Parts: sequence; C-alpha cells; structure tokens
Amino acid sequence: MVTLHDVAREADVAVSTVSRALSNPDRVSRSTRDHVLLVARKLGYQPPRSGVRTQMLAMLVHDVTNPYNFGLIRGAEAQARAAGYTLMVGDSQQSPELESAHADRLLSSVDGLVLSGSRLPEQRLRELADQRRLVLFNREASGLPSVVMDSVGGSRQIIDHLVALGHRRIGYLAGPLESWTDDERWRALSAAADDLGIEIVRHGPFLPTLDQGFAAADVGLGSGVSAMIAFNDLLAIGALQRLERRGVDVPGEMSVVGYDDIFGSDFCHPPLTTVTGPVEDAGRTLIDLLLGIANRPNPQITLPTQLRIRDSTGPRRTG
Amino acid sequence: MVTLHDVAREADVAVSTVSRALSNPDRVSRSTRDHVLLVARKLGYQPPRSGVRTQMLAMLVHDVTNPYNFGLIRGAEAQARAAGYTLMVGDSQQSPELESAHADRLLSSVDGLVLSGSRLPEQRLRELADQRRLVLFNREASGLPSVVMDSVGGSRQIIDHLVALGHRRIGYLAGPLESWTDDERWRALSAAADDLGIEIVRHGPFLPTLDQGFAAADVGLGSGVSAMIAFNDLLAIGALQRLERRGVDVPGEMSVVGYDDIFGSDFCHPPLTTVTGPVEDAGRTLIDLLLGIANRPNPQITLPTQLRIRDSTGPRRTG
DNA sequence: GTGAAAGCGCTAACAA
DNA sequence: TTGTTAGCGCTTTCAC
Repeated sequence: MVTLHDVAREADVAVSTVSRALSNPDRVSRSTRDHVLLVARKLGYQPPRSGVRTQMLAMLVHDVTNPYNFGLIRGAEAQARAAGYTLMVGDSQQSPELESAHADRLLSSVDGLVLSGSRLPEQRLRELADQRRLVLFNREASGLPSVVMDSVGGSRQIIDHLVALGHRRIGYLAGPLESWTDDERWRALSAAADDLGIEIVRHGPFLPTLDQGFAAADVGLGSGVSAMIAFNDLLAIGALQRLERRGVDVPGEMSVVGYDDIFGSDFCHPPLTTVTGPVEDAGRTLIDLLLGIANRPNPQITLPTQLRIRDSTGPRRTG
Repeated sequence: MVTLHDVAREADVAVSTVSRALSNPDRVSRSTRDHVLLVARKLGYQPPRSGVRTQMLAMLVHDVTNPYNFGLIRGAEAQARAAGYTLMVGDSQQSPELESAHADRLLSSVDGLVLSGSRLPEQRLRELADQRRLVLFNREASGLPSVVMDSVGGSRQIIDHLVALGHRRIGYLAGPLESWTDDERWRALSAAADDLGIEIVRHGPFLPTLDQGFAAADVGLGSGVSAMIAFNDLLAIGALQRLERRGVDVPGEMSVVGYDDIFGSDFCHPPLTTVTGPVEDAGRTLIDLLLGIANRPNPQITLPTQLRIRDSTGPRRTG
C-alpha cells in the first residue's frame, strides 16, 4: 500500500506538502503540485479507504444512454435498493482506458463493482477482483463470477427464422472489434449459417449508435443481401430510419433484425424483430452475486434468449 | 462531526467494537452489531473522508432509464471527462427519502454533486451544500447555483401553436405532484391559456412512464378535449400508443404534445410534436458550475426552449 | 466477543 | 510556499 510518506520521499518533499497537493491544490505552488501529482500517479497512490462499508455499489457500462442498459440498470437498482445499497452507474465510452481509470477511483469508495461488457484484459480484471468484490456481465473470465446473455440460442433462432422466410444471403452489421459480445454473436451466426448452408457476410465494424446505423444500412444495401442482422437494436433502428428515407420497403425489399429488444424497438417503424432476454433478471442476479447471496462461489451464469418477431422481417421477394 | 468515539459512548461499548461492527461485521456478535449500527445511524455517523480529491462527481436523477436524461448525462459526462473526472449517475426513483440517503452516502466519496429535479426541501439542500459543492438542475433554491430549462417559453409556444390550429379546449396530463418542473409547466400553460381566452383542464397526476401514458390517454379522451399536452414525452408516447390501439386518429381526432424531445420522440408513430431545448449544454454547464469554472458565484441560469412541430398535432376537426 | 492501548496515515497549526 | 510537529480518527494487536 502506497502512503503519503512514500510519495513524499519519492518526490523529495514533506508529507504535508503532498497532503496539500492532493487535498488543497490551491495551497501549493503550481510546479511542486504538478510534480507531486505526477509522482503520486506513478506510484499508484490511492486515497486511504477507511474499512467502513459505504453501502454503495457501482456499475460501469459502455454507454449509459444506450437503452439496452435500461433493463439491466432497473434490475440491478431494484435489487441493490432492496438490500439497502445505493447503486451508481458510470460510463466507459467504449474505452478500456477510461474503464480502468473509473474502476480505480471506484475501488476506494464502493463495496462492489459490476462491469458490463468489460474490455479489460483478464489479468487486470483479476487485479481488481483482489481489491473489491467484482462481477461481470456479458463477459467471462475464468475464476470470476459472471452473467451472460446467451448469444448462441438467439442467433440460431434468427437464422432459422430468416431461412424459413426464404433468405439465402444475409448481411451482419458488426459491432466494435473489441466487443466480446459482438464476437460471440458473429460466431454463433456464422455457425448457424454454415449448418444450414446459407451465406452470411460481415460488414463493419460499426459503433452501436443510431447514426452508425445509417452508414450500416447503406453498406448492407450495396452488398446485395435480402436481410440484415444488426449487432444491436440501436444500429438496427438507425438502419430502419435510413432505409425508410431511401425509399426501401421493409420487410418487402429488405428484412432487418436486431439484438436486445430495447426501449423503442416496439414503436419504431416498422416495429423491429429482435432477440430478447431477461435483462432485468440479469441485473438482479449480478447484485445477488456481488452481495454474496449465491450458492456456489464463482458461478458463470448464462441466461436464455428468444427471438421476438415483429414487422421488420418478411418473406424474401422472389424475382 | 460524529466520530467512532461518539458512537461508542452512546452505544456504551469500546471504539474498537464500533470499528469492527462497521468494517468487519462478522467479527462481532449479532446483537451488539445491530445495536451499534442502529446508534451509528441515529447519530448520523459518516465514514471519515480523507480530504484527498476523489476525482469523482455524482449526479442524481429520478430515473436513469428515462431517455430525457440522455442529453443531460451525455453533456455532463463529456465535460466531466474533459476535466479528468469520473461521473457516476444514481437513481432516486422519484423518492425524496431515497434521494436524501443516496446524497448522504455520496458526500463522503465525491468532489461534487448534481441533483436533477430535486425534491428535497431547501433547508436540506443547503445542508448538503455546506458539505460539498452542489448544483441543481430544473430546480431553484435561493443561494444555490442552478440550471433550469425555461418552461415558460416552450409552454407559451405550445398554446400559441394549438390555438392557431383551432383548438379551444385542451387537456394537460400532469406529472407528479411534488415535481417542481410540473408546477412550472402547468402554471405557464394556464397563464398562456388565460391570456388567449381558451380552456385548459388538468388531469392526473401521473408518473412519467409509458404505462401511465395509457391511462392518461383514456382520461384525456373521456374529457372531450381536442388536444392533449403531456407533462413529458414518455407520457405522450404512451398516450400515442394507447390512442392508436383505440383507433383514434392522431392528429385528425386528437392532437398530442410532449415536453423534452427524448430519444424515440422522432421515430414513434406519429412523430411527436414536443418542446426541445439544449439539454447537453445544460449538462456541460452544470459540471462547469460544479468545478467552479463560472464567472459569478452562485448563478441561476435559465436556458431557452422551443417547440419542435412534428406530425402529432394538426387542425381541430370541426363538426 | 470485547476492551485497552499502541500504531498508522492524514490533516492542520505553527514556524520559518 | 514549505517543513516540522502535534493531534485526530480508525484499525489492529493483545490480553482477558
């Protein structure tokens, strides 16, 4: 454990100076402050944490404003509240660096941490888990507790559904390269397509946002497929908007499928066929694991998903 | 400031016992633990906070999963990130008690706090402001810095718009009674209606959720108005869904207006006429105020709003 | 399981 | 502005 004393020695100043630099930056000269802060950072100084329970839990997601997280947050919030805890949600902006920095800061002030779709290396995850209780969502790492929405089942159902409608060439609008979930989905889709002897082509990567859906739709249209599967609903809804603007009939000329069944996927135009799952359950389960209300020590839980068929998919137009 | 010593005296045990009860609950007997925790809670014990900056800010909203907060959160997150801070968002579930409890816990671990639409009494707000930097969104309290979306301008524009379309009896689907924003909106709407000599009737209160929008639509329909203004877009979109299901033509038989221009209000059916404003700016400004990057000491800022006209409003059908 | 007391890390008061 | 030092709150060790 790094103390003020250590920092003071390394920076060659008095402990009080370090204390001031960290607590009352105005009470110290600019140059020494910068120097001290640099050394503190280098040594990995952490504010001392009184062992007193904070009754706070934290969850880090890639984008708080992605409706996908709604169910997750609701479930987790409810369960945390029921147990007398405060849940705070943070945003890592799809960036492993930011995720890591936030996690560091949170360690000293929360009793437990949920990482959703973490992009940190296993090594780093284990480091974090050594200091605080840690659970993962949509990411697995050996020895760490996790909850994952089953991508295989839902993906297979998508392919079955599209093939039943006569589609033989399908496009996949991929998510971020670093995304564990994207990888899972793509692998499950390709496997299912292989099994049924149809063709699936991968486009992208795209960021999971409405805007990127516009671009994705154009790419998909240009590739001559009759159906597109988007990495998630945000991308899919963006694609629907773009297709409508370009005068492409959905599902007449193009079928579109998403993942996650987010807020809006039922009232967009046309309502979106998508993979749905018990995300609120997942949120609750994550908190249960965090608080140690689980049977086994480090369970890796997979929750089932199903295809919810709405109006954005239809028979391939022949001819 | 309450110390372990105080708790120990009041609970008639040694400080070490209190320390254990709070940090290592397993190392103390069940009965004394419960007793100590109760006393600690009664005295309002707070874990000691090393003055070291945590580089964390917190924002409390009523519902993290209300898309209204998207812009706010994005703006605030971006500005916090730019300044090297971590922003965490918490959910008060429309409950002042929960808001207060969360705020208490956060005080000891963040450098500043944003309360959105706070329902705490001014007295309590000032108490909090004494301990940490505090700024308010969509709530004003004398002596405290705040940012508010102007309800008066947007409300007046709604009434002007509806009157221009021939509407003479209008319904307002009210938000929660304790909501400062609801109060502002209702007063501005009534004033504008009075000025123009038309009738506006208040229904509700309703919680600002899609589900409550279903109920609100039914109430509005039954009251013989030709246009409905909802407290916010969530309520309005819920109402649109209900009207569609009941076979009511929008805007032919009923016009609908919302507030906030949330995610989904542009792709619901029909796209919603709503009051929009620079919410991301608001988010950024809040963080600026929190970090003291402001000119005046405790500014009360009001940001302008405009009516965005889409397809959910039209001429009153005569006859 | 609990209390007494030593030890530790941080802050603040004071001197330079 | 910076260093010295006393003091404070919490944890931990040790005795019972």
